[in-house]
Amino acid sequence: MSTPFERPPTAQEAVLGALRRMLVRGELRPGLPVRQESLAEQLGVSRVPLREALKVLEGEGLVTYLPRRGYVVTELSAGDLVEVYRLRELLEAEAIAVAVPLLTDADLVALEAAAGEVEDAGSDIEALTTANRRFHFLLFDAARMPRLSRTLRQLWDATDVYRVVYFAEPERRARVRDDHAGLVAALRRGDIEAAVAAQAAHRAHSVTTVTAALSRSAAGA
Amino acid sequence: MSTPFERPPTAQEAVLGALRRMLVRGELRPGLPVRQESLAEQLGVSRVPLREALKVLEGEGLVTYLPRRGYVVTELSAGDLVEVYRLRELLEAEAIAVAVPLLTDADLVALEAAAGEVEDAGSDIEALTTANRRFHFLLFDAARMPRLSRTLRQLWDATDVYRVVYFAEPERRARVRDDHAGLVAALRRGDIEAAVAAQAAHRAHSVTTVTAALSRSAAGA
DNA sequence: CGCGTGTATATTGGATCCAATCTGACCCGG
DNA sequence: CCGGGTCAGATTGGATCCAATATACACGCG
Repeated sequence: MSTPFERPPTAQEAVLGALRRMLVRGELRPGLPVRQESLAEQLGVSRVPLREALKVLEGEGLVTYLPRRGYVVTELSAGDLVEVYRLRELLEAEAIAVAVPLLTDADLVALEAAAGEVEDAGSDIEALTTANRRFHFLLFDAARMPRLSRTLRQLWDATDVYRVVYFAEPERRARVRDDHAGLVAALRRGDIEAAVAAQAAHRAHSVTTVTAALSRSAAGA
Repeated sequence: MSTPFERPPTAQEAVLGALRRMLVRGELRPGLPVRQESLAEQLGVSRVPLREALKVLEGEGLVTYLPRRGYVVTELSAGDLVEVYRLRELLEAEAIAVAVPLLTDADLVALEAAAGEVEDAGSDIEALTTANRRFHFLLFDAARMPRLSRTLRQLWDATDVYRVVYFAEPERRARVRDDHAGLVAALRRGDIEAAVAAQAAHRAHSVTTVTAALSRSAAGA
């Protein structure tokens, strides 16, 4: 109803989305080389659009390119994860600080609607992550700093793999909702400090749980 | 003598470098569409490696991609410039704060050598910008935060176009050398605050002069 | 028995070719 | 005179094909 047709018009974009999903689902496992021929066949396209999509992922650090040797799925260590979250901390604080004074009533309504979508998503992880993302970037984009939004998007993309782990637990989903409600309340009051703090707490919680999950799975290996 | 052969082994990388130079030199002017056929012919390659290089530039925001319509050279406004510098401010401060305690003697020697290269570059703008970049990233990389380095690299790439303007004036080149010397001194003392401040002053000076140059040229149009 | 070498195979990089779509001009009707 | 529609050229997107390089394995030599 909202967007009747939003299908990727080009194969490279479709492939890009497919690759992201495969990364999140672990179908493309870190450390393994990307075999272009078989992967392209599996996706029903030729290698050309696949390679263009891989170049985008390379820019985000999700895959590593070695000339004449191809692409390898990047292995993200716990350290990398911590690093990304630290960068997010710095940049999201900036985005929120700039955005809050600029927020219109329409923005706030949209944010509440987005928060509602997160609630409605229930336990559908796919819907949950996209709704969550929409909520946060509605806020970040309100800062009207396109380059900042772009950079944050790259950082979020780089850790999408882990975000799924996070949402798997029902208790965390509940917490996310509370956090969102608190954040919106702070935004309504125009309270920058509280908003930044809310986002920080939200993020900190996710980094600790995800890191824990990661080290647990690493211990198993 | 240092690197006997560092030529890009693949055409896409060569093209990427060529495109960056063309952007810096203004041969690819903002707002204009990128005609793949003629540009590829001009570079002596086919459109395939060209398109891969363009995807990289798209990730950095230097070109904008419109499906089925191709790539357009992004127009950077003064606002965009300010935004990039603000992001650099946040991220470079972090990089320096983390790097300073980790600096080894070897790092410091390398930094001084790099600073020397900047001096030796004289008025060769090309050599100057690359040496300047090497100097700063030697420091940033010392923080051992690869994702942060990557992000900073993207931000620097995005404004390379303007950096050239900056270095055109001899007085500014002199100032750069002084700034570098001051920065190295602070690093030697392990004085994080002073180092961050030095970098900030360095950057602030460049953003003001470049913005001025930009508005002057905009006034002419 | 270990190691370097040579060759066969797998895989990537790039060029060319074709299909799909966009742009712009021209024409026609209102 | 203006707006919509149609058709030709231009341009992009993607598939296929070929060349160049890397990898793996077998072989022969020390």
